[in-house]
Amino acid sequence: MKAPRQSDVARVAGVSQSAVSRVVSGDIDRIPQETQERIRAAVKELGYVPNAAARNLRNKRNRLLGVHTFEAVFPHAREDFYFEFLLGIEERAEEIGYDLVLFTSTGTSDGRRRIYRDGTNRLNLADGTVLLGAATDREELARLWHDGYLFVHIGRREVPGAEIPCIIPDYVSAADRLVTSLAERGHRHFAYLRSGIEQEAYADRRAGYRNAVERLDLQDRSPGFRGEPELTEEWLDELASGPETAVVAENIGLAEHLRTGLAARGLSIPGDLSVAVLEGSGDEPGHRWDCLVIPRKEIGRIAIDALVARVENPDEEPVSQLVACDLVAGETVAAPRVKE
Amino acid sequence: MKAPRQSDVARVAGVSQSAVSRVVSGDIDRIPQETQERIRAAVKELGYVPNAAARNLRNKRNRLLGVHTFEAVFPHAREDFYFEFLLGIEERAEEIGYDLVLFTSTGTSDGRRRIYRDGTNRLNLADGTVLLGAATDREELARLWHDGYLFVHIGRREVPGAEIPCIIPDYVSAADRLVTSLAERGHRHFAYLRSGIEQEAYADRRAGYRNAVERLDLQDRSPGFRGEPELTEEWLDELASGPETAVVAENIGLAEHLRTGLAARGLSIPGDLSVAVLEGSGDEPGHRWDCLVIPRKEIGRIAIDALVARVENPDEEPVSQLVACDLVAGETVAAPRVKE
DNA sequence: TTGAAAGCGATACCAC
DNA sequence: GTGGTATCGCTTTCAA
Repeated sequence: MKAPRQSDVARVAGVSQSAVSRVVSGDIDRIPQETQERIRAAVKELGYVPNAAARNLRNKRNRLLGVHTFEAVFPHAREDFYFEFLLGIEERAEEIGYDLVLFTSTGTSDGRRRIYRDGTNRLNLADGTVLLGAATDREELARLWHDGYLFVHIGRREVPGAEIPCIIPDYVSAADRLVTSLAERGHRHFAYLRSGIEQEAYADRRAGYRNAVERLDLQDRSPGFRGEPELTEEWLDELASGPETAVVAENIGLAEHLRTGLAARGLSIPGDLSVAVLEGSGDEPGHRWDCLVIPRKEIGRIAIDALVARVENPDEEPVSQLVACDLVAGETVAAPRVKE
Repeated sequence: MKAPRQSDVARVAGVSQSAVSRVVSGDIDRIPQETQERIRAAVKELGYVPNAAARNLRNKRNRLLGVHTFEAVFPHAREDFYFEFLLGIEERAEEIGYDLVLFTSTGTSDGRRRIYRDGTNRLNLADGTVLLGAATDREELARLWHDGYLFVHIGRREVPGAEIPCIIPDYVSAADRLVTSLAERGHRHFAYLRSGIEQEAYADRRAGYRNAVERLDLQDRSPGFRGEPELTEEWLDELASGPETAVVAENIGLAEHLRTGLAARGLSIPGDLSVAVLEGSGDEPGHRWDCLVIPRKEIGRIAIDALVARVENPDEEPVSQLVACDLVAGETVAAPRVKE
């Protein structure tokens, strides 16, 4: 009842093992029909299936792509952070006939997942790996890169001394376009709501915002624009009486917080103040914010393609790719109200 | 920049390859501290990581468990059919240090996934596999079993001539208990709403229901009880004027349909008729049905444990396991109304 | 204590 | 056309 090998098939078919190998792996150019049939019959009879490990050892390929998340996948999968990425990853992997390994073995007690554990990097089980996660460990990323391991990271990550190939939502352009469209509706005085997170994704949003503000010669005297993350009561008071007509928030939490604060001051969105958000999927529960939408599923697909391109052609340069984000209109932006 | 092997480490450390192997795989009983240090230093210096394929070829083990779903995972993951199972599977795999392979490579154009494709069974990449899916292909299951492949199936599946090891929600007992509790509240005249699905899971519900009805000497003259799946207008009329006080539905869709039909006749749940459902999670959106809850996450965990037990001890008998379902109270069952 | 050597199963080169 | 045979990287037995 144990798995038959090629040599068993060869014996049954009365041919050599190499002949079996050829037929099984499709290299049948110069093997007569008749022999092929005999071999296939023996394969079927014995229920032979190739041993993946041996193949992999020989070929250095496994048609196996890794997915390493720095946190557990499924608990978060429902929220849209991971989910849509995985959808795209799975979909594309299936289309091109690759399997997926979820690296779950390296969980630590604190819920984080590491790549390297006691010197062993399980990732090399796969031909290449897609990395994703909010809590990316930069040291591991650097080490992986220095080891010459094949991977792409979803989301931009800068690591000194390493060129991490990333699939990057184009927040810079999206933020710029969002501000531009606000300006086109007549807004001149802006405020920026900044989260406390210091990460490439936020740096990109800030860069795009700043670009647009400077290019269009707009006004922004907000603490967020100066680099202070607090959404203070004092600033809300300022905002209520100041010249600002539009606010750009880095995320929905911030925007909701703002809404509450404004409501307490008798102000409404977008009647008194227009608000747009640099995050979203376009179908949040609750209010329909004007926001950008990160094409997560598409990014997942692109990540797989980028990876496979390099798996199948190791000479290919590892490069990062920008993916455009759409802007979607919601119900939180209007023309500027003329303040008395 | 290509991956160093043990022989490279050995050369650098000035020892033999076997010594490296021993240290790396933890078999260090009789290797002096000093040698170990030297070897570890060399490992670190070269950035050596063991080659998983070679290890697997040698060990016949990979610390890799497969997950094969007969449909794509992520599109369905949000709905609770797959999701909670995967949560448990991932959680448990992480705890015990196994990785997970998602078999996605075998997708066919119709969206179904096959195990065998042109004679090749990719599953043997993993040490063992958890199979799940509504659209289980029984032929493949049988073949897998005959091939001696190590797997468990979530949900009961009968295949003639094969003893599929399954992790089975105990619908028989749950349905019995549900009817019993209804009877304890005074219901004597029941009706059963049957879906059109013929599958083990439904057979089990029906068996449990029938057991209770017979044991408690209850009345049921419904078409569903006799084996007819239709929920017709005629039967709704019958129900409205008949002696029945309790209805058991196989799934929530059926129950909702019933609610609509009853409402059209001026009847309400549970005022006029009590309704309990043989399906659910206890937190459906919408109405809170009295129902059973399938402990999906726990089943996922148990599946992994059952699989790993056999992976790590191949002499272990493949057996199926029943997992108890809880009943949860909702707002759709009350004491029987006395009909005039 | 250490190392040489025999495989694990499949592939591909190179003779026949 | 076909079949030896070296090889992939690692583990483990057996001898030294």
